[in-house]
Amino acid sequence: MPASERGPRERMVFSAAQLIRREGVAGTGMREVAAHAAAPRGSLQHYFPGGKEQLVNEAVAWAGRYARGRVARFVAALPEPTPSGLFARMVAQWTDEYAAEGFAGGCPVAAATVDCSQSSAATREAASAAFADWTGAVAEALAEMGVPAERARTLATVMISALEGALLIARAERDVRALEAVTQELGPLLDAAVVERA
Amino acid sequence: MPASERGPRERMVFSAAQLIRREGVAGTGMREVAAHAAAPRGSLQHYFPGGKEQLVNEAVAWAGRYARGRVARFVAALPEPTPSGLFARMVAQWTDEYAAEGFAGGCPVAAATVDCSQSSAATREAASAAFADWTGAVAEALAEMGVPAERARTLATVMISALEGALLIARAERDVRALEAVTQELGPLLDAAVVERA
DNA sequence: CCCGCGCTATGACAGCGGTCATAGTAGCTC
DNA sequence: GAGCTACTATGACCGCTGTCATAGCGCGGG
Repeated sequence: MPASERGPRERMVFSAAQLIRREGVAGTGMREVAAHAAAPRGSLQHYFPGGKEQLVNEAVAWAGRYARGRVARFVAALPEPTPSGLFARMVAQWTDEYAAEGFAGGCPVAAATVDCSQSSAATREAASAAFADWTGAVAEALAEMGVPAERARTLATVMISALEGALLIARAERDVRALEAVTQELGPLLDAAVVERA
Repeated sequence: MPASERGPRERMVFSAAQLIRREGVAGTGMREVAAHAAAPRGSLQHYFPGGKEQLVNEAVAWAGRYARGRVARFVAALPEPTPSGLFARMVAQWTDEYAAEGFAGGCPVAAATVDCSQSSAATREAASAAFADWTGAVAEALAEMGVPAERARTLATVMISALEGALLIARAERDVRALEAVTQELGPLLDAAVVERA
C-alpha cells in the first residue's frame, strides 16, 4: 500500500512483485510493470540492464525482505509471544487480504520458483535466499520464545511450507478453508515446542 | 514412467503434465508437448479443439487422478497403516525423485494454480478439483485408520499443504531439507489424531 | 471403385514480448 | 553557455507461440 512516493526504480520492483503475485512471472510483461508503476518505459533499460531476469530477481529479493519485516512486526505486536500466535498472525495476513480483495494474488516467491527454478539459476537462487530470509526471521522469533535453536529452524520451515501450500489450495478453491486448517492444526504443535525456562 | 504404449491423445496429456511440472504452464509450448509425446502436431487441434486451455485442464485433472491413485497404492502397501506412515510415503515419493533425477519438477497442479488461477477460471476449477480429488483420497485413508471423519478432512488438507509448500522450498534450495522437516514434525501430530477403537 | 471419416501434415498469420538503437530532455558543473 | 551525466522517449526488430486453413493420407464400408 505505500506505493507512491519512492523512486521510480523502487516502484518498478514493487510493481513487478505485485504483478508476479497475480499473473506469474511469464504472465507479467515489462511494459506492464512500467505502466503499473507509472514509470517511463525507457527507465527499464536504464535501471535494469540485466533485463527481465534482473527485475524479477530484485522483486523476489524484495519479497523476502518484506516477509522478514512482517515477521518482526508481528512479533512486536503480539500481546504475549507464542509460536501459535505468530503463525496465526502470519496466516491472518492472507485471510484478511483474500477477504478484502479476493483471491487474486499469491506469494511472488512461489511464483518465481514455479516459473523459473528450472530455466534461470539466478532466479532460483534469489528465491532460495528469500525463503532463507523469511525462515531465518521466523526461526529467530521462535528461539526468542523458548524453542530450542535447531528445532526452531525446522519448525519455521514447517510453518512456511504449510502456509505456502495452503495459499495454493486457497487460491485454487477460492476459499480460506485450507488456511484455517493449518492454523488450527499447527498451533498446538508449535506451542508444545516451547521449553520451560528457569 | 508408463509413458509409451497408449494412444497419442493420452500421451499428449501425460506429456503436458510432465512439461508443466518443469517449466510452468506459460513456459510450455504446444509444439513442445507434441514433440515430447512423439505425437504429430496436427493431432493437437484434432484432440483438443479447445486449445491450450483444454490440454492444460486435462493435464491437471490427470494429475489429480494420479495423486489419488498413488495414495491408494501407498495405503495398500503400508505394513501397518498409520497416518504418519502414509505421509512419509507421500513425501518419500518426492525425495526419491529429487535424489534420482534432480530438482527439475514440481507439482503440475501447483504450477497451474500459480500461472492460471487469475487468468483462466476453467483451469482454476480444474486445479481445485484436482486438490479435492487428492484431499479426498487422503481423508478417506485417514478415516480408515481411525481418524474421526471431520478431522480427517482437515488433516488431509494440512498434509497436502505442507507437502506442496515443502516442494516449493525444496526446489528453490535444491535440497530436500524442507521435505524432511515436514515429515518429521507432522508425523506425531498425525498419529495422535487416531482414536482408539473398541 | 469411391465415398466418408478419422487422423495427419504444413504453411501462414497475427499478436505479443523482450530487447536494442537512437535520439531527446533536464539539470548540474565548470 | 558548453558539456557531461542521468534519465526518458519511441520505434523497430526478431523470435516465439497459439491458432487457423488447407490439403493429404489410410482405410473400412457401400
